[in-house]
Order: sequence, then C-alpha cells, then structure tokens
Amino acid sequence: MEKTVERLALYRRLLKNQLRNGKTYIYSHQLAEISGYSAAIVRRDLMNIGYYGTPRHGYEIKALIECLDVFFDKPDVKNLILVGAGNLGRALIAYFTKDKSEYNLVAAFDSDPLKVNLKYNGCPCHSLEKIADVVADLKASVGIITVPAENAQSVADLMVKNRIKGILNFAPLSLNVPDSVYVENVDLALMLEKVLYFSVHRRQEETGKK
Amino acid sequence: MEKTVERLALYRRLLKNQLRNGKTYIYSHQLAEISGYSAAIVRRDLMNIGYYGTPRHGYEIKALIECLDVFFDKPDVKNLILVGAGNLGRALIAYFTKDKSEYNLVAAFDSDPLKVNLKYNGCPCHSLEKIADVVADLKASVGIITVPAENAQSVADLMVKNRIKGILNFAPLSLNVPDSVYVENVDLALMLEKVLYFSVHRRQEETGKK
DNA sequence: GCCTGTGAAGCTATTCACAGCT
DNA sequence: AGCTGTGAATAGCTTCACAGGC
Repeated sequence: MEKTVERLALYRRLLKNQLRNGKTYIYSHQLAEISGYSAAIVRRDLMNIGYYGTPRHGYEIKALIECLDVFFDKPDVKNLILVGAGNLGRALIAYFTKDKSEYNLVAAFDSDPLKVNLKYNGCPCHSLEKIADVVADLKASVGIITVPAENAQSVADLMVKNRIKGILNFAPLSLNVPDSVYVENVDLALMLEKVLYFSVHRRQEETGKK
Repeated sequence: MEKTVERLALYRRLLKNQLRNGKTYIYSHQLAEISGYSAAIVRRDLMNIGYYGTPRHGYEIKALIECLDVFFDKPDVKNLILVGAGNLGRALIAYFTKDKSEYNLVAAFDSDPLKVNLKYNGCPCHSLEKIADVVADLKASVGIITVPAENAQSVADLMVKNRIKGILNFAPLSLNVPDSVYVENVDLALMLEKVLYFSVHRRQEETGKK
C-alpha cells in the first residue's frame, strides 16, 4: 500500500491540473501517460481506494479528486514544523510556503541565536527550547529535520516527546523512534550515489553473469 | 537490485565511519543495527556483490569498503552539473560541495543573468546557453535539475542532447527521456504528503475494512 | 471498439531457518 | 556458541489478459 499512497498523491496533483485546464473526464491510460506509470497500475490504485469509473468516459476528474481528498483526510489540517534553518532548511521553508501551498509550515527552529526571531517566508524561527510550547500551541503533528547528522537523533527525540507523529528526515542516518511515529528518510547523498551508479550500469542489462 | 544498490551505498558510508572510529571487523547484525535494516538482508546484499566474510570475525571492514568502491566504480570520476540555482539548487550546491565531499559538482546553470558568472561555494554559475560547451569541456555525465516544473522537460532535453547519462530530478513532473538515461525523481511535496498520510494512518493497522 | 475492474500469473524483495564452519 | 551463506518460503508489487458494459 505504500507505493500506492505515493502514486495517489501524484494523481491528485495531476488531476487538479487537468481540472484547471478544463478537462472533466480522464481515462486510465491518460493518467498513466502524464504520471509516468502504467494504465494497469492506475486502475488498480483507484480500485484500491474504491473509486469507480465508467468504461464510457473513464474517471470523472472532480469526483475522483474529492475521493482522493477524503483518502488524504482533506478536512483535517496538519501543521508542520521544521528544525534546522540551514541552507537546505531555508530552501524547504521557501518550497513549502510558496504561493498557494496547501501545507501549513507554522514554525521553524534553530539553535543559532542569529536566526532566532527571524522570519523566513513568513515562517517564524524559534529557539529549539521553545519547541514544546510552540508545538503544543500550534498543534503541529509532523516535523521536518534538516539539522546535521550529529544532532538529528536528539531533535527526533524532542519531536517524539512532543507528540509529533510523522518525520521527514533529511539527516543522513537512521533515526530511532517508536513504532507509532512514521519516518520518511530523504538521503540526498544516497540518491545521488544511486544516479551515479545507474548512469553507468543501466538497469538489467542482458550481459553480465546474472 | 535497485534497493540493494541503495543499501550498499549506505553501508559504504557507515563502514567508512566505523573504520574512522578504529573498528576493523563488523558482523551482519551490527551493520544491520546502524543501517536500520535486517541482518538477513545485509548478508544477502553482500552476498550479491560477492563479498564473503567469516563466521569468526564477520566482515573485514577495510576489504569490504574496497569491494564496494569497485562496485561503485571507484577509480572513475563522474562530474556533475546542476541546473537551476534557486533556493533549492543553491542549497544542493552547498550540500554537495561541503567539506571533503567526494562529489564533483563542477558547474551550475541558471537563466537569470544576475546569477550568471557568480560562484556558489566555489562552483561557477553559467548561462544555460553555455551548457553544451561546459558539459563537453568538463566531461560531466550526471545532472541535477532544480528548475520549476515548466522548464524541467526542456532542461532534461538539453541534458540528454549533451550526453548526460543520469538525472536527479527535483522538479515535480515525470520527465520524458530515452531509456539509456537514468532518472531518479525526488518529489519533495509528494514525500511530505506521504508523511502526512502515514502520520495518521499507521502502516498496516489491524482495524479498518481491509 | 474501447473502456473498466479484476482474478491469476509473474516478478522482485525480504525473511525464515538451518547446515556448515571455526 | 555464534557467526556466515543460502535454499526455500513468504510477502509485496506489477503486469497480463480477459469478461463485461456501453
């Protein structure tokens, strides 16, 4: 189901674009085309969330988006915090607050006193000591970690202690958290290594011992 | 094999740390512990690249690193370029050039004339028109795309035309490139959506209709 | 004819579990 | 006793291929 969730989020974004462009119906093979996946998997994904199209017109875009919104708990608002206002952290603040972003990045934190009390793209930066108060006040439930590896585990511990339920972690190490907290790691160096590797060793070449 | 490659890159990094800390041998369950994977998968991954340990001491760290270096074509140097020196692009330049980075980010490109001819962390920023010359001169083979979605496909086309063989794409769309070019997508908004989702719907809860 | 929904098949990835070594 | 290497089992994901509907 994990992969399915990733794709559904993508479908939703693409469908909103289509709607904006005036389309009202879409076939699985069209959604496949723009998403880069196969038509079969598109159909199965939609089947999994219980949305049904018709052979005549395919899927009704508006209704499907609503269905996806429900799947992603649309009426709920989940507030986000970010810890580590370095280069990457500030870039992410910009990314997640830009124009009509639907994300609620409500606060950033950094240990550097020079950054504290500044605002980045309208997002206030606090001292790390304030995390308990701010998280409780703003009812944040998801955190983004962009601190150096050395500090990441202690930041994660702080987040867990303050009832953060999901973490997007950019620090290059594996965090230790209770099972009830979901962690998604984004290890930029590893992704680059992977590209470097596959830029030479194309996927499943027929030559070679296996 | 794809997942295996990702883990191997991680093992290599972790093993280098261990070596720096004076360790010389490591057991599969120890590498599992620090990497966050299972001992069984660590053993199978190492088996896949043909490195063999001994029941007595486990794996010899130094020799294993060398083996991994060969696997990742160590003697070769692959030069990188980055297109799109916005917030995220500049953060990545900083990330991939910092301290003793083993990556060779040799040039950045941007269409904004104000950025052209600047240097970011020592990395020169060129006008996009120069891409053919610079890529040929510096023999870059992998590119990072951090431009807005609207421009990403044309940047990818340019890269392909200039014999780039691997792309790390941060633009939120699926790029159209020939099969011979490897693309890894990093869609930050989707990763965040995933965390938002799983922060509420924990993975395989026993409740629910299925 | 061209679409959807879906059982069944096919692949890939992971874990189990244990023989064999030291 | 405690480790590795690995066949076999399991789980998870994707594609095939086709019945059924308009």
